[in-house]
Amino acid sequence: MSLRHAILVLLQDQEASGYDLAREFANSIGLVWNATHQQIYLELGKLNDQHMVKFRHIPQDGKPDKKLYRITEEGRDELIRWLRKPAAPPRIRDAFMVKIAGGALSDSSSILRELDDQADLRRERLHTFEALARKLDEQGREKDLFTYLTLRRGILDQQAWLHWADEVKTALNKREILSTSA
Amino acid sequence: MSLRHAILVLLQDQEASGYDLAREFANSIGLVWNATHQQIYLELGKLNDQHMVKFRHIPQDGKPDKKLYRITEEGRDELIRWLRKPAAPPRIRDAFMVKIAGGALSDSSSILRELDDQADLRRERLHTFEALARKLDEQGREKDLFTYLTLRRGILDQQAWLHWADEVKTALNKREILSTSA
DNA sequence: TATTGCTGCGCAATCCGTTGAATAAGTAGT
DNA sequence: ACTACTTATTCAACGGATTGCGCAGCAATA
Repeated sequence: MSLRHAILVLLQDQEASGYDLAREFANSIGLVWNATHQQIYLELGKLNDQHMVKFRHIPQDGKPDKKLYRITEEGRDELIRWLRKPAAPPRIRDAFMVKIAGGALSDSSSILRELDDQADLRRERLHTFEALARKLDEQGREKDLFTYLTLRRGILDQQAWLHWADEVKTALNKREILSTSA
Repeated sequence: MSLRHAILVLLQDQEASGYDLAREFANSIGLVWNATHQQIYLELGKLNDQHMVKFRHIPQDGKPDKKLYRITEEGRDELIRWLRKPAAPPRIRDAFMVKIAGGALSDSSSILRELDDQADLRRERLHTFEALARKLDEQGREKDLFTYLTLRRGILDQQAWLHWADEVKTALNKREILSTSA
């Protein structure tokens, strides 16, 4: 139940529209919490009803009108209250890992194929995270420290995943050789 | 959407009751996919309606009666079909990380306190996973390979997390020194 | 010119998941 | 004797999340 808090965190720094937030959820914060635009618009509506955020209507020409949201005092209080109490441990739901656990049913080749696809994705992510981290590091702005630490988490995560993938590959190749030579 | 498949994976090896499955979700598979007993019972009901599993009623004395579920042909087909198509990337929802991202609002000490709590949890998990992995390695049964690989994933994950936690600690300590000396 | 893609907001139906509780009987500990 | 835990299943209520759809206009590309 902390999509609301993720939104409040983002609104802390700048005023933003639902669309802006959706983009950030697809990138920066998406590393840690993801959400679709429908959820975000819905949650913004609720937050507004509860006076945690307020908005001003911006007519635009060429583009559709937009609503720029900003956090209120009440919103900031709520956020601080939330930050103080311990977070619930994240629940894990990794479909690919379920496949691995049930891997005895699949043939090695199809597992390896999907493993490679996933590895490509992870490698890509790793590079974008590293590039962003390097940029932040060069700028050396103190207030970016937490963004940097979040990125480091993502980087270490991808690296660990890729390392694991190598282990899987060597293990399955060994198995393959044993079974074909038998 | 793949709680059903996680259940089918478990039912592959042995006939089990909802209660048995719930225990396994709390341990082995819980590493990868977690679910409460309510969800499991509900899903077993649906799977039964769709003829993916069937059960026999076991009256017991001393204990409540139970239903022992087993996978059907249709269930196995469904599982294989699912294994063949690529898994959706896991959605990430880590409340603690949202806190880190919004960390500029908190004071370092409260972050460090929660970090330590989380680290304890991770270290504990790491040890149980390592112990299980060692056991499997000693037995060296070929059919346990995938359970072993799943455990390895968990181990590398915890290690990466703990490594990250160290980075956070040193970064926040540096910051603390700078701000108090200023 | 037709199609795709981006900016921007929203609704409705449905499904998934969590919380909380009820029932029922045995066993183990204080 | 009382409490707490384990085995075993199920229901009800609510809220969160996903999927699919719709509107609207501009810009750029094929």
